[in-house]
Amino acid sequence: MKKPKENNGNVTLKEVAAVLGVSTMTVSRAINDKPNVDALTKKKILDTAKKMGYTPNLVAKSLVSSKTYTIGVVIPEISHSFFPEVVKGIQEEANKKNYQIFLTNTSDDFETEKKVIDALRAKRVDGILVSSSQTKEDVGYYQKIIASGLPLVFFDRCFENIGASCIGVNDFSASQQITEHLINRGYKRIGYLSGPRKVSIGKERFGGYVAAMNQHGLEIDDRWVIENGFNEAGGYHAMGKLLTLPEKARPNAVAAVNDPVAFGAMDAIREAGLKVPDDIAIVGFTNDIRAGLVASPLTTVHQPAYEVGKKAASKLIKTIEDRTERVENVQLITKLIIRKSCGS
Amino acid sequence: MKKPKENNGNVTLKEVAAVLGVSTMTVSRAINDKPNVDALTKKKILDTAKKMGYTPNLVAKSLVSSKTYTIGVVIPEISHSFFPEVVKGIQEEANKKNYQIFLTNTSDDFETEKKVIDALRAKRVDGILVSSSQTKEDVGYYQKIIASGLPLVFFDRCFENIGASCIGVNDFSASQQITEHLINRGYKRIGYLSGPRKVSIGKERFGGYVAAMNQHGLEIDDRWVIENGFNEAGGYHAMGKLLTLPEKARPNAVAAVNDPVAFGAMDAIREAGLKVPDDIAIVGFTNDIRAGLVASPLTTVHQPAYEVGKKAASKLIKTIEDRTERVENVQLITKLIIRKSCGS
DNA sequence: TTGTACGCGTTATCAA
DNA sequence: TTGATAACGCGTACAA
Repeated sequence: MKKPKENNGNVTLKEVAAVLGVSTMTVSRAINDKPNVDALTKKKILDTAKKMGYTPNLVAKSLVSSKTYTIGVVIPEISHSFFPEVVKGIQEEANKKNYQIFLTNTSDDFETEKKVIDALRAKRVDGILVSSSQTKEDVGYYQKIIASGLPLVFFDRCFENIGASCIGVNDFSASQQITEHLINRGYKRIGYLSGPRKVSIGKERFGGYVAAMNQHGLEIDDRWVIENGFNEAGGYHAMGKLLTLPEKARPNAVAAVNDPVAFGAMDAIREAGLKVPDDIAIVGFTNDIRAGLVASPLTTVHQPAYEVGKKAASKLIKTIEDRTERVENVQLITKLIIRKSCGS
Repeated sequence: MKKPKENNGNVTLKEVAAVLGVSTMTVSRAINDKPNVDALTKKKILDTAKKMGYTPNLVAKSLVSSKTYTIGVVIPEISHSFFPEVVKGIQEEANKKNYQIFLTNTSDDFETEKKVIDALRAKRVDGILVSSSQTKEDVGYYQKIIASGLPLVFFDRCFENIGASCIGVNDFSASQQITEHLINRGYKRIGYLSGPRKVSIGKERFGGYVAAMNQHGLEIDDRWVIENGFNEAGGYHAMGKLLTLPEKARPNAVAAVNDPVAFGAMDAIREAGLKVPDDIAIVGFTNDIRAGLVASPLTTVHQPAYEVGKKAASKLIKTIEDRTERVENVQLITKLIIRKSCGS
């Protein structure tokens, strides 16, 4: 009974209508469960629609309604275990509200980031969720997007005060807390392996470290703070640089901007023939899936990744469906996880 | 100069045309770089289009062309470290060819799987990439999809011989090889922690284990093969069941269908006060990011996840763009990774 | 080189 | 309760 159709084999309202000798509008009404359609004709329509394998064409619907029920998700590195959890949270929240997500990975490259966002806009996503790889200097790009009216919510790596909501964690105070933990354990010579400080988490976490050091009257030697990427390679190189210092000029503890950086640093320490925490203590930030498993289990800050994703998606969808939804910065609560790498 | 527009602030061809007093077709031609348009008018058009912030509406384009440059990706569990790598491979291949991906996570639930695929079809994706959670019994669902003409490529967890290509690894021979490794190390009482055997990887990997045992004339006690889920909980319960056997009726080595199952089993072993590999040796499959880090580093099979994703996306796009592309089963090559958990 | 008419699949609106 | 018409934004096919 199946005839070959031109349109990829997809049945249209018109075709269903033709079979029953009614108008497409009647079919449309029946299928969308509108009130004003006769019970019997409705039944007939639903039956034959099903029989013919009709599925509504959401592309056409979107063209009419200017609504795609689609959101774009832009993340820097899906291999970093924090992000799959976030994506899972976004996913579940979005699906519950009948949205689909376009996932794009930028490999921490801002040019790619701009390109994919332009592609998402062309596809007329209803809004975008962004964890940016970018430095503050190019905040103009996002200002333009926000000005254009496209709903945008940042998560994890945010630009604040430019008119978009931000869902993150208490980076500053958590970083302060974990640094204090090192101080309380007796360390005074504490270095910092920083990520790009133009990105919110880079800046905030570094700020927390500085605050803790200042508060306890501890000096920060300029050479103890090294800025590099957010990944293993970044941590490896940063620690390598630290290790070029003569032993007595070196810190005997370091805080890392995140766990991957801490793992990279641990590799560098091991390769230098040194031990964690005996020679150098180290703490991270994230609670990566590997944090408790490495040779010297990593003291770190647990981030509620799944909840960040859920909250970010929920906030974005609210913003999409009610443009008067207010802009806010949400800081979810982290938890200090003490393991062996800080000498506990 | 910006007037509020009705359509979410998106500029249309018509609006650009109106500003310059030309027809929409001329604007369309200029923007799509068609040959037949005067150089000067073209320049003017491009300038004002840019000034007005014109972006082509891909929704409208898709309606005309029946092509969305979008593919749906269906995975069972994004938290399992194998999948983010696969997604990364899919992502990069797809973006290179100008496709976007809809990512959906089914949490290993077949009802969810069907629901999201229906949603993807309604959005008129050009094709779908599926790693199924489903058992062979409901192969009919996929047969219908394939019959409908929607391009479909399976990866990792496949249904074979139903008309869709499948990108996986040499599950059978790799499982046989790792089981033989246990045998060569002197183990004779080897159990198997299986996943659902209706899924291709469940069946193939189990088959490899059986083949290795048979080949070496080793007996498989029925009670040594436990079927459960593909995750930590599944492995934990399966091993728990094995441990209820009296010690001398118990295997002293087990092969797990994948690494998460092996990790769960290790937890159960530890909780029973036993040691890996001294009391029970264990091997996995996947080379999860944690495999080398756990207390007793896991001997396992490395799967080229990124390449699986890349190849799957490439095959799907080829199938989309040339419907005569032939159906094929691709088996990428794995590598045995020997660590301590098998007593090496 | 440029413009007009029409259709993609759907729904809002108004008329019957 | 039902149907005809127009519109969403764009591109093909044809005419000017």
